[in-house]
Amino acid sequence: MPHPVKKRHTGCPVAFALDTFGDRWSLLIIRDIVLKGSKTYGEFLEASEGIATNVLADRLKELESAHILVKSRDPNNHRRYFYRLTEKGIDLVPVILEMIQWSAKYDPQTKARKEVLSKIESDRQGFLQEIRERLRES
Amino acid sequence: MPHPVKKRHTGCPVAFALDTFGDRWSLLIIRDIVLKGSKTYGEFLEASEGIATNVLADRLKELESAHILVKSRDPNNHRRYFYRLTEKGIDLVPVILEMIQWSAKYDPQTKARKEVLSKIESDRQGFLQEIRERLRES
DNA sequence: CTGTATCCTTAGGGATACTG
DNA sequence: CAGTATCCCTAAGGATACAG
Repeated sequence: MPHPVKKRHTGCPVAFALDTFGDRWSLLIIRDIVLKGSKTYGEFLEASEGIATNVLADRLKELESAHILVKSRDPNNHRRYFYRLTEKGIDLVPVILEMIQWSAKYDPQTKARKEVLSKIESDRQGFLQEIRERLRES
Repeated sequence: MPHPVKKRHTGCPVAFALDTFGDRWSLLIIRDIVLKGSKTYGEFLEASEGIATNVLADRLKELESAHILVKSRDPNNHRRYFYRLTEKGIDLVPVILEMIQWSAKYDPQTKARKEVLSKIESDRQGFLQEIRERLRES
């Protein structure tokens, strides 16, 4: 079982953020929830660039114990779980949006995908609000 | 010599951003420049949570070849170099600011440091502009 | 379907000595 | 001062088989 990332938190907010979600998988999982609407273990497995099962399980636990995710049963299917973002997790969306905007500016492949980008740029606050509501309802 | 982080870039902007500066050191170096005004190898060594010399050298190269940093000689001291952010690098400041705001909300240690935070929150655009100008001049 | 458990490899990175 | 060069070690993470 992969181990928690070593913490270097020294009182610096950037270091704290990196310690919490700055590994190479956590933000991709959160991205899956925010942008792809993923909810289940299986969906993360498909979407997250081929993450290994043990690594995924470990990150889900980490994010849960950091109170960024919460796990609950699917009311319709008892053998299935849903992972949702907490408010703390939802508050990471602005970080992700800034990353997307940066990539849009400097990555040709990203730049080519106009749909989402124009929404972010034309009405950032509205777009953010829209995402927040969708995540809270789900 | 540490190796470049493995790339998973799949056309996703979040993955692209993580591939570019999502390792455990790059953002701390950029933070040093933005928040602490660090410019030289020696300053990074002191400030960056005890980064090893070889790792620092490697990251500086990586960030340079990603066109996030530029290296130049100190005009007054020929045996010394300055690392500055390019526009591409300066454009990462909003990402860092979002991370700081997130930590301010959820990390007690960060929350305690009111000075910078109040500046960000009261006049984000102005604060950003101020940083940009300072970085360009330096 | 949602994980665990193991095995195994490798990249990341600490420590330290050395160099132009 | 600004790095290189080594050595070495461990944690991160693939692959795969198995389990509740």
